[in-house]
Amino acid sequence: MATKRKSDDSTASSASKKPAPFWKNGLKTSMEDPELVVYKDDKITVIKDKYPKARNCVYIYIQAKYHFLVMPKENIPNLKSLTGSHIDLLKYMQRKGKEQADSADETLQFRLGYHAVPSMSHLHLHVISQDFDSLSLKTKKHWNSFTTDYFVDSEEIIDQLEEDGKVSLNTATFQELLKKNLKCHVCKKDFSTMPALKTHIKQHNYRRK
DNA sequence: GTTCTAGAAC
DNA sequence: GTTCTAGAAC
Repeated sequence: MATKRKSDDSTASSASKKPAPFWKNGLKTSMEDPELVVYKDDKITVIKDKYPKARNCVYIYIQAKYHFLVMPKENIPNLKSLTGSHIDLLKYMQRKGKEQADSADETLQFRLGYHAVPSMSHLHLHVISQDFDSLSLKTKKHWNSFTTDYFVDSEEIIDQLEEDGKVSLNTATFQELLKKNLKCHVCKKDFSTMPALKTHIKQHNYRRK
């Protein structure tokens, strides 16, 4: 007997429809949150990542760690939606992202790039300091999404658009990258657990050369 | 994206 | 016994 869960009320229009996960649109909400917004103009909004994978706070004796997201005002769901017409916008996002990094700490190493297969809807450029010293960075997926080729540099996306007029990424290939063994992004040493890796990476220096 | 937690790994 | 990972979430 097909025992389907009884729907509570008449509000559900169709039982076969997917519920469309509410959290996917979290970035649109964050763009309106004054606690998170650090910059805004007619083209873009820059916010602090709500769960920064590098620290956003300044600690005494410890260099500051940062994780920002640059998002276009225009509704662009993901990298696949991009065309040649977006090149100027992406260059602008990258320039403003760099400005944000410099104003946060111009002595600290940053990378600017996109997740090949992001969880959240709405195009967002990660601007993240390379210390990765954060309580919110907990899982292998977190780690590999920022330290393997899953993290695609902003320049590379812009190059692809200029050459092909589109961004082509093989989703299945990138999903595999998230399962790779843990490896220090600086000295390439292997680690068997996240806590061991997180202790290790504190020993490296993340100042710009 | 996060939270929660069963059970694997140690 | 504790630490840690990985999969479900209606």
